[in-house]
Amino acid sequence: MVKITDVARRAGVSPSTVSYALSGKRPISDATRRRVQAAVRELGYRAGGGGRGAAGRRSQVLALAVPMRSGVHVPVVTQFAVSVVAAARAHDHDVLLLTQGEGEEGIGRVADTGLADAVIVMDVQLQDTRLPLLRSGSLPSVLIGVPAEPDGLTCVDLDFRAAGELCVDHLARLGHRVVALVGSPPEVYVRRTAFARRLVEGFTSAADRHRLTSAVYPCGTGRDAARAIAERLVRELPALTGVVVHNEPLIDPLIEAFGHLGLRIPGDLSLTAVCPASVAASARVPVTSVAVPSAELGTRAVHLLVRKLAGAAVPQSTLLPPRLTERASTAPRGA
Amino acid sequence: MVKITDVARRAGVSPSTVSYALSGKRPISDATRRRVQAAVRELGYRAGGGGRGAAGRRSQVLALAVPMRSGVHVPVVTQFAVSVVAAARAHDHDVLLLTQGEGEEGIGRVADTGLADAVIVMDVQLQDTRLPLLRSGSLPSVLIGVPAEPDGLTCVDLDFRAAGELCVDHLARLGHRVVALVGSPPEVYVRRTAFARRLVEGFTSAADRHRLTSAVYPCGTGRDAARAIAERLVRELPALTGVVVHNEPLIDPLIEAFGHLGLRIPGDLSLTAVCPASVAASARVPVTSVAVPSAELGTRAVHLLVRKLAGAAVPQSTLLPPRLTERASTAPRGA
DNA sequence: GAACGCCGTCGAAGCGCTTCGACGGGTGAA
DNA sequence: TTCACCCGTCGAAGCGCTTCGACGGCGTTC
Repeated sequence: MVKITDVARRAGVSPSTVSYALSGKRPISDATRRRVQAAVRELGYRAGGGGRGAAGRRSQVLALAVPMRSGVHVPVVTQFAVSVVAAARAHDHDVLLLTQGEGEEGIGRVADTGLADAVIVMDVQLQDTRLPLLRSGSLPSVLIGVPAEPDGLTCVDLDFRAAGELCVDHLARLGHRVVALVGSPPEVYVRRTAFARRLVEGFTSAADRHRLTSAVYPCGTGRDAARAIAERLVRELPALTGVVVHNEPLIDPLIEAFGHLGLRIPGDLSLTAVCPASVAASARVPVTSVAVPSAELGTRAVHLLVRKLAGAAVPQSTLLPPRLTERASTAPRGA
Repeated sequence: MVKITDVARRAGVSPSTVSYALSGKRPISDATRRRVQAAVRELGYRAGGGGRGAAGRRSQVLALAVPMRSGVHVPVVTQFAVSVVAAARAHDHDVLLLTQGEGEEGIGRVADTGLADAVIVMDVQLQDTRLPLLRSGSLPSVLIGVPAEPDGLTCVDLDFRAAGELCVDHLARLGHRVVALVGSPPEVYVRRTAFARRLVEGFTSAADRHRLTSAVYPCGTGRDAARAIAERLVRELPALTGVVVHNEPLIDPLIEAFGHLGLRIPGDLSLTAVCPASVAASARVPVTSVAVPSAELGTRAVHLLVRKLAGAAVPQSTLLPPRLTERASTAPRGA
């Protein structure tokens, strides 16, 4: 490992001069700066590691807490993580990966040891056990997802409530009068995962506003679950013509299951989903959808965190407005 | 952040005594140790962070380099990453996430700055640009995947060659005489990704050994690609009765495509896959498969790395033997 | 032409931790 | 009873880096 004293010797200056030349925190003559930079290049020096941390400086590391709970869609989470890493790198930070029970213990550890400068927290529940820790302020944080009480926190998310409303608005505008929400697996609601609950709220309130008949069905994943829920929908809501799906891996099997029941999409049934655009576009019937912009959320989260670290004030909640993209799965009722 | 001097004051001893009491590197009286431990508990002290690194000690961080190239199956990679984090935590380490172009730059950065003590490298190509860096020994490493020249490296992987053979052996034993391999997307082979190439080798050599007619078809993902490849197989290999699939997201669409062509599985066609057990089991026809044990690979990789860090000698290559699980997709020819 | 001030650089201190050498007191051996 | 030794503890030094205060030399200014 090349150290700052090596560079200093090579450039014929003192270590402190090297430090200043690189950080720009004090004026350094052009000539000297150039010599320092040359030495850095020749030796392949990179600051950081040990001394930096010891000197009370930042570690330039962001922690990313991803619980990886059951029922969450892996590709969405992964995409998010990847975009966080990319954004962090663009701000000269690295990313430390925290998972599982780590969710809580990990945040504490990071806060206590100063391993990371800040943390991004994913998969937030309405009442999240990690909130007290985060609110204590010992570690700057940004949450993906908005808990019930966001005071004193920084949150960013898709506006899932508006997303739910948007889907229903779209269906209502097409003349559908009976709509159902096929949601995430039951455990997700039991955990009170924020985004899932908010989507239900939006769905329900928009349906009420439009005076539609509506119902909500949490649902597991897989072909069997899809078949079961499809049959149940047909049985319990014979007049059903509009469906909103909030369950990525279920979209395709569900379309298939409706097909087996003789229901054509969008002829008999209009389908709307809240999911990543790629999933919606590659379904067996391309699905009209509200995109979940995981990549953008990741980027935003990092930006917010970096600004917080710089001491800037940031908004408490950033809710991205949902955007609906029409595809082949929706049509006017009776068309 | 509570520091070691806080603990020392609280316990009425010197900082060095605290350090020794916690590390056990020198004998400390029972009474003192107990007082130190009490102080640690009361104050919530955790060593690490700044000073540790500065004092030339290890950072207790492992880097994980996941290129996230196109054509790799995201859930497999993610599962792997999760198991690495869990295993690392069990050894009191944290995990730093490196992605993308980071693959190369990131490893260099980690090596130069001492950000992490070691690195686990995924998605290894036969000729990987990262190898020289790793062989230089500046940073202990373990590769997931075995490059063409594994000398001087530590590698762990499923024995994909044997996996390919095992699938063919199984089909041959069932009496199939014409077999095809539906592989990963073309770009994976172009990149010379080690595991994909090895599987092809195994497939081909076993087919030759059994004197079977065989062919290899790289294939993209999605329903359209599945349909196209199915039609092509039927056209080019009319006598085909055995198929090996090495392409997770294609398995289900492929089964469906064969169905559309009037080919029943396993009646007309026997299907074998190399994929995670969960994928094989939840396909629309449960598929006889050789499991890709991502979780175990992650755990193994961490174990190896930890032993390397401890100065122990570790084997150059660890190849996990493939295990084939019979499910509903294979049957004797003409049964 | 002398005093002032500023620019560019350096030395030293200090961050939190580990580790080496030393030291004091108790114990066992002679 | 004395000496030697060892056990348990401490102080100091040092890891690589940043930062503060200081200092020397130059250009200004009256």
